[in-house]
Amino acid sequence: MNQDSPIDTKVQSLRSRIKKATSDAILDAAEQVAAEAGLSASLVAVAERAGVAVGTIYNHFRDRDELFRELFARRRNEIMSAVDDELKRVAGAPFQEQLTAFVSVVLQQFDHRRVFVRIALEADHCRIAPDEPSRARAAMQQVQKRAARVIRAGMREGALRPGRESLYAAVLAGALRGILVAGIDDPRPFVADTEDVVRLFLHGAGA
Amino acid sequence: MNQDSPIDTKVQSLRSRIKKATSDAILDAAEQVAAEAGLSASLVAVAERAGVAVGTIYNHFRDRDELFRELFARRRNEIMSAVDDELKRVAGAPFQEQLTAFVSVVLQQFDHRRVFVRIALEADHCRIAPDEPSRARAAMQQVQKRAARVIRAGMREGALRPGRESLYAAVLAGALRGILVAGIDDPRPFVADTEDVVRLFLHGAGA
Amino acid sequence: MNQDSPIDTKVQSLRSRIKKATSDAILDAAEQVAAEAGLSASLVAVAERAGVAVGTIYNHFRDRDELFRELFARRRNEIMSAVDDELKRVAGAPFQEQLTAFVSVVLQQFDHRRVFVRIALEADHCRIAPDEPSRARAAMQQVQKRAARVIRAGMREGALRPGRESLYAAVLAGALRGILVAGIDDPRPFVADTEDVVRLFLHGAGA
Amino acid sequence: MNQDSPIDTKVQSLRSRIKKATSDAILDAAEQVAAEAGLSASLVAVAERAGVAVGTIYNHFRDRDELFRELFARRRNEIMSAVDDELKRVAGAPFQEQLTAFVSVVLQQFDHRRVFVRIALEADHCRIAPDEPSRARAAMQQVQKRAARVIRAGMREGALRPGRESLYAAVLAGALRGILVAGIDDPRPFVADTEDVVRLFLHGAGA
DNA sequence: GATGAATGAGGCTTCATTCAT
DNA sequence: AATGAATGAAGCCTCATTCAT
Repeated sequence: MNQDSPIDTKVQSLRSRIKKATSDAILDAAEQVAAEAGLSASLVAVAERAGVAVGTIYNHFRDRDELFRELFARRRNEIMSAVDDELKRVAGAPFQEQLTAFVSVVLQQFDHRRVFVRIALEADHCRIAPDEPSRARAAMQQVQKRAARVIRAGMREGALRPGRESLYAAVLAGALRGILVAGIDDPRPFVADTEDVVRLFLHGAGA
Repeated sequence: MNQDSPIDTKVQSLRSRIKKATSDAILDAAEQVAAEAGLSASLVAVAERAGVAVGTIYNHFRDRDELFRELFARRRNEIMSAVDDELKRVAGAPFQEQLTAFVSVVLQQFDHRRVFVRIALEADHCRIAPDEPSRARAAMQQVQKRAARVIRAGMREGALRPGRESLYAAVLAGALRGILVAGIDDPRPFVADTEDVVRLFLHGAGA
Repeated sequence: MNQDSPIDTKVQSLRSRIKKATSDAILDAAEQVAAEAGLSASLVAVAERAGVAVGTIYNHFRDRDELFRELFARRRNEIMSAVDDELKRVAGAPFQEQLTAFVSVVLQQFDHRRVFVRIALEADHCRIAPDEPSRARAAMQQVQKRAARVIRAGMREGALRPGRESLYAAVLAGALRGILVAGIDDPRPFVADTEDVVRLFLHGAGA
Repeated sequence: MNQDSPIDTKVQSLRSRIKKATSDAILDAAEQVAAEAGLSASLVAVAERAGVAVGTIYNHFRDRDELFRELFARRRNEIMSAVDDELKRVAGAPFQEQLTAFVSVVLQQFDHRRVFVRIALEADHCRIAPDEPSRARAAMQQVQKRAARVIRAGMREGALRPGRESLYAAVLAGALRGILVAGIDDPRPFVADTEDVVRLFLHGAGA
């Protein structure tokens, strides 16, 4: 029939909007359930939380693995877009401003996505499918990439002592992760630690 | 029925030595399998690796949970004893020496126990039983406790700028963990990073 | 999502009718298998007899225990309803008529439910779970309760010699049970013994 | 060698006395454990209670089934010997005396062997091996046989109204069993009910 | 004969996935 | 496209039985 007629297009788009809504609901449910019960949360639990039947999940995702892969990809993108936008905003700025912006936006995202980061911590090292290389969906590792980029800039600018960039990045990302782990069950906002982290990273803890 | 006759004693001790060997073999197998397949590794896989029947595992551990709990307790003790011994050795020394000793011994242990730390990373956040608070067996969290102790000493000594001790500990432990994560698949020894980490922590990365 | 639309309702009820049919099939299978192999019959055997997969049982009953509990509850209710209806029918009648009605309806139910009573005999004293007080699901014990009620009426009416009501009930119920045990493998109907039992109970066996 | 020399004989008999002592200990343990945990009690539990190793059980009994079969045979014999002795003692006496003696000795045995009768109740209908006809070891059924014998005597003597002897026996044995079931958890001695049972059986409960 | 660790069959249960409606 | 019951593979655990010491 007239696949391009306005009506069909509208219907199509209505359908696809409904479809999108359902799969969003499933992803949200998966996020919540996994945050509570861990990554081994069952699909029945996800379906219940989403208010759909189990079979419906399979109309939107090939299998369990794809569902979680998609969940991670989506949230990771949301977080990383925010980080990348901020990094772009301060692209030309002096290093300390870039660093502060980076730390700040990452901690903000941690605050903003507490439910997800709880899972992300687990996913950093747990495998969903037992034979997969696990790291695939690691969200935290993306943070380290951005850290490396910022640090590279700092080195080029001469704002950082020369040294192995990868070590610096590991330490910075590790520190952020350490703060995340230490405070995940504490309602205090992570972003409040921004200045301390920046100061620690730049000047150390020494008197 | 003469349990104390020399023969029986010898038999007893032979048997118990064999028994110990078996349960060690099972623990080692569990460690290897979990390092490869994650904490959800099946007991069948563990038994196969250990070269015993599945039922044999139950002659040595009440259930799956006890097996892993025991594995963690044992390895954690080995690691933490080494750390504590080293901390005791440098107890009265100036802060920087204590800090260096701490970082060094931790990274040494990471090198020494690569198979285990791979699991420990996972155990920090994964739940074995879906309803348990997970953290229970976290080995990495013990490291942070020691870090906090060292830092407290440094603050008392005035070697560290005043600040939230827990934040400093989170950052230091996080940094160590970051190095661990970044290098777990790289044969380069962690301990080589000792000086860099200490310098970074004390004086920061700033030029 | 229109759960109340006619179609959905029809689908719902069709599904639920099928579901009921399946769970009835499982209960019937459990009854037969238990009658043959005892209460420790395996779920594999039950599933096979019911013509379903083992997993299907778990779509209908939380676990093995609930399946058997439900089986007992259902059959016991069927039997006890019949007994209670009959007792209600003869509520005001003279004692001998009540007694006869009671014995008769119990023996009729024994005839009617041969498969089940075979299990009930076992359940009187076997434990399904090793730590449970067993009696929980005893169907035969319900018979004794009714016997006690009838006997109490007979005493009030003066139709029975005074004596320990509980002893009388134990003897009457025991006699019924004795008949059941003696004849369970004999096709002769139990109900044919009604008059003999009543006479024996009322006037004894003495010449 | 000299298998018949006095020394060897004495050694033999010493050995066989020890062996007997061990298997008695095992049987006693099996009785106690089964009374507590049911007929599905595990051999490990039996061995523990008996203070021997599991393997030892297999030096005395072919397998689990033989152990329990032997336990039942032995206790049943003890009980039935007592009953038979008593019946022999009153062989020529008038029927009522025989009946009273029978009921009395059975109830006495119930009192005497509370641990065992608890199992016997279960064994009446439970199968140890799932494919066996169960009744094999029924102790209670032996009681019914004796009851039938007594009743036959009563009929020959004319002390009982003519009727189906098997029905009378079923009712008498059932009544005894009913008393057993009703009082198994009550410390009151069963034998105290002797007169009531005899009176009920002979003259009924009617006013 | 006694010992008790090892064995492995067999039971229960969970859950991702399929498919008829 | 949604539904949810059915499926069966796979996991955990128990326990009777064996066997080397």
